[in-house]
Amino acid sequence: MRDAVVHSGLEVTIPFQVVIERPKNPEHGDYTTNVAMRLAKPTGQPARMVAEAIAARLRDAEGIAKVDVAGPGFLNISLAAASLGAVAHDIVEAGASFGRSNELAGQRINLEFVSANPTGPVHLGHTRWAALGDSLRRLLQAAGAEVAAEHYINDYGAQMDKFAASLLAVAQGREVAEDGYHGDYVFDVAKQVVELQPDVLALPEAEALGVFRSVGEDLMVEGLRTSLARFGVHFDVWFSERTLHESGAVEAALGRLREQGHVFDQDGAVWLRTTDFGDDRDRVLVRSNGEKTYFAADAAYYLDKRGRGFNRCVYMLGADHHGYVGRLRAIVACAGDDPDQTIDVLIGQLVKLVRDGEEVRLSKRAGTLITLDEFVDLVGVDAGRYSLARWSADTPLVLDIAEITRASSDNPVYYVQYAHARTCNAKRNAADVGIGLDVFAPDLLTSSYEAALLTALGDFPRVIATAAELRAPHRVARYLEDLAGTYHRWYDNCRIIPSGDGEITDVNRTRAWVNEATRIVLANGLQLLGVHAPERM
RNA sequence: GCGCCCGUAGCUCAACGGAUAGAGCACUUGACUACGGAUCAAGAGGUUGCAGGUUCGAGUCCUGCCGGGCGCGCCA
Repeated sequence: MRDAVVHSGLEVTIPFQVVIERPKNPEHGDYTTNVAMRLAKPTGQPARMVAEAIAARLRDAEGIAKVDVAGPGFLNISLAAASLGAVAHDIVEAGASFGRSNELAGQRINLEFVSANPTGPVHLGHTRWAALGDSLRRLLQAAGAEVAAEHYINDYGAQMDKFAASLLAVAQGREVAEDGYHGDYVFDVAKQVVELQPDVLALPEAEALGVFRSVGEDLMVEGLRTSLARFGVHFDVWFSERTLHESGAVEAALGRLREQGHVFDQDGAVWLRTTDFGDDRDRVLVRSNGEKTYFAADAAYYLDKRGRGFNRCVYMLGADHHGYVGRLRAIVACAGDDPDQTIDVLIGQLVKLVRDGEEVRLSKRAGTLITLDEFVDLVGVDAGRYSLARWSADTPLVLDIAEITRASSDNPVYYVQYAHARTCNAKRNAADVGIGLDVFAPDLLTSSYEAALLTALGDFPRVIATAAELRAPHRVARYLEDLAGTYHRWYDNCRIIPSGDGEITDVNRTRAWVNEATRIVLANGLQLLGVHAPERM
């Protein structure tokens, strides 16, 4: 393209932004570019004239079948069938690695998500992040980044004390305090603690509380891990807040921030002047009673991540924590980093669950909640992950229980999975009549249905790279739905196996490659979403 | 009051500043002598909340309104 511009006879300086993209409308060719319109002003010529000049050069390029100038000056480029079809061969050769790139090579990304408190089960709000976060982990890796998925455990401070007190109360057959934890799981955990440490109830209250806190936490974290693993979500690191306090990391972080000159004392407390960096008020690091805040631990946690060599930290937070963004950015700035360079804070809008037209309130404290386990019981892992991952995180989501529990063809996940099963079936049938991957003649792929399918298949690496860059896993799901539709239409119009007793030709053999390439892309795409790609349904 | 997010078809939602704003569901009508119809084809459905601005071009960017969600602790 650059070459075409240089040799087009136009006098223009070269540094400019050229956008080449796939047009939405297939009549606009395989690729389209706005370069002529961008150059109209610098060259002082009408966009269409610029376009014509560039088009004249492009038409001579190898593999290009047609170049049209359209509308206000779009250049629409169509590839020759053979060069379009070559992608099928490339995909089959690349197999499971097709779609991977080194777009994000060199980035060491810490991806923190879910981070459910060890005082209750994983609920639906976390579940959205579990599905999106795990997919994002896979996407970032596919785009060439080095990624650690991390789950932070808030196991220090008042909430954990309340949880231990609730366990103790239940174990002693007393009423749980008003502000304690009341879900059924509290009884289960208390019972398990007593089974593991039968003499716990004979201990003095303070010691008993300590046992309930530590054994209870272990059981809760194990529960979180189990629930998430069942959902196909795995973390590389489970990071304990308590260890930051015990190791002196929090103290060290306070010292570092004080050195940087952003710490001050007031009213007996220690503060961080986060307002210097856009926060709407300063924040307390150490309370006047000497206790360090959650915020102080988070500063230490950030420094710990940086110390472990991550050059990018991604936080996935619920909308109810968005007030935390300013603080987080201030921590980063106070530590001497540029927040725009080292952190990404993704805010996910909350999931609202509707049953019989009425909202189901999620309340962890009250114990009336839809948990991840219940969600999986209702809809299964595949439909659950897919239905949470196919929507952009910043859209408030309303899920109708009846709709997701109706695990039928209504759900797009089945549409995509069926397309995959169909490729497998077509492959088996083709093999049965002796059509294998022996002949590849891409110049025979002349149908508009094949062109559409091949174009879509060739888009896959770019879809992954874009989704990773924008931290938007839902783009993969939407792409797969489009691809499945394109495949179904191709399948209906371009037979792999000749009908009746028609002769098998190289067209049929080459279509087997196209079918196989589609199977690979669907499988690779579903893998990125953590959704199973069934061979039969 | 201040801050962040959202407002797109009847419903749930897409759309790196690009061409005629797209899918699914629901609705209407076709294709079952079928490489598994869990599919395909066609139809209907829109002032992208409102008003300005920037741009060759705005659902997208800027400003101001209106409506909804969430947040504004020495809690986590």
